[in-house]
Amino acid sequence: MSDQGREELSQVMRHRREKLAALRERGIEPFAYNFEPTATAAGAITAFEAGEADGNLAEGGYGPSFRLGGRIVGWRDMGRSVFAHVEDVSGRVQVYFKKNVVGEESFETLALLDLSDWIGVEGPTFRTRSGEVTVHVESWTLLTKSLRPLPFGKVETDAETGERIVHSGFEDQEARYRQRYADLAVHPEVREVFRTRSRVITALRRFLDAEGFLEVETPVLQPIYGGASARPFLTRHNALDRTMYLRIADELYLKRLIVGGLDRVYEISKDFRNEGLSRVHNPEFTMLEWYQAFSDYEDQMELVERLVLYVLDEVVGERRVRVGDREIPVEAPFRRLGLIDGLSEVLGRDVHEMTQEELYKKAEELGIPDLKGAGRGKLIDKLFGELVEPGLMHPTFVLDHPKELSPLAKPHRRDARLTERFELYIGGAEIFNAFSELNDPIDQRERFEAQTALREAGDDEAQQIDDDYIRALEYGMPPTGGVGMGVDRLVMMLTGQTSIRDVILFPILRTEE
RNA sequence: GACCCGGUAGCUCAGCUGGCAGAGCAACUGACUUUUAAUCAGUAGGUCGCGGGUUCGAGCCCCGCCCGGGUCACCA
Repeated sequence: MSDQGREELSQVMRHRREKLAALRERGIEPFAYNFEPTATAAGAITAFEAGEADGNLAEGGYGPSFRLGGRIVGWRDMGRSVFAHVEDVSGRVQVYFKKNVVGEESFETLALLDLSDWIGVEGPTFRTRSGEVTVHVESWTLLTKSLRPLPFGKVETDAETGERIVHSGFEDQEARYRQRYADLAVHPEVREVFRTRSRVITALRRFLDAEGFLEVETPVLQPIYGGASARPFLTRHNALDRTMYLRIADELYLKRLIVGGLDRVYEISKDFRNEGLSRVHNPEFTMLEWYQAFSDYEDQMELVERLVLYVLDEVVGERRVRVGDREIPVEAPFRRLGLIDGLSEVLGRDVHEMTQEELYKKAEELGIPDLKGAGRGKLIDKLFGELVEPGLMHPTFVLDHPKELSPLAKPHRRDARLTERFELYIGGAEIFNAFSELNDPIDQRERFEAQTALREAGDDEAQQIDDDYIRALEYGMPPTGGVGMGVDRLVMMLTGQTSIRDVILFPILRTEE
């Protein structure tokens, strides 16, 4: 956005600069230093209504006086009076300026105000003829002059239903993401999504803290990345003259802490995966991981159930989530479905008894792309993703994944081909992933070596050998259950958003120009 | 990365078979002391995403590029 020279400014912005100059000529500072409100917009309305209900209004129907600060979001000039709406963090309230109340000079100066300016007003509350609680302004002060108009739509409240009707507005998705400040400023419902996001994170912390977990911080810049199968972002440390990676997961560091005797730890972290963007993928995303000594994945399923219900109770107030226009009830215990069992049922054959060639053929028949080089585990995973996953709307634990897909998970105690692992799907999306953590250092080294073989075969998402992590396991990690959770995806579910970009304040976009 | 759709005034959009660049809201001037999508009268506002090409003439047709959205792929 170029901003050099008045010639390039739009007409609208030129007018605002002219008003800015006119304000200064009148000795008014257009960018005030501070302001002390005595109430919020919603608080003033509530206080008036309480006084009204108690029969406590002064003569003329006036309630208590307040000083309010907010942004001008509506303006109706009636000649010798003006009605405006001022919006603060709590909502909007109507304010009423009358020439013979605020005084002639002050009233004339109102002409230099615009939509999106920040002002402070002071005066008693009253109810207008048409019934709206309003601040009868006795004095006002400019807090900040806005030089660029916000893209307000016209907003009408349906008198009967109370529904908010938007007549036109700020709809351009690109502009809304790039200028999230403007998106937030004109869309109260967007502000609400991010308030909910904050409440979700607070609830997650409160739950885990109460369970005796310790919140920790582990490195974002890592010399070896691990804990997940994904391509990393690379960066460079100049003084050490070496490549560093932005973390793709916290897993291996958190389990080192379990070795060290911090027996319940969690971290809420930004992780980075160098992958494509989609409705459910942002390269920079928020993950919650926790690890609990002496527990296995069965224990973790129980903990996850309690956590999900806790967050729903605390944040949403009802045990259901919205996906698109579907309402999905969430009640414990969640369904448990063996990955192999689920797939065998759909295929009408025991998957264990199918050869790799048969699995490959089946996948090909279904038109599943990009199969070349896929091993048995990957084929099973793809088939499951195609045939079973889309139907998992109600909360479902998918259990016991093939060993080669889970290099950090413990072998299943009853079936060596599988691991003790679960993924929790809600609304067709994977939100949790957990295992009984592999703590046999010899097995772990072999699994890493198998990953190295995959890497050499061209799989650039295969995991790296982390010798220091093996060393930690050699000291002894107690039996441990661990869980990873996609915070953004959980927030999507709880706010009914269909794109991850709508729950991330500043999602990744290509750079402008 | 592939395909589909889109980019026109500050915002939301229209623009026919290629023939003077349009509307609503916002802005500006004026009227109006209980309005609330205020109303009424008038005015101004454009790099039609960018660069080439075809044509007497391009917002519109052709080629290339940029940006976004969607779908797919990749991706626990």
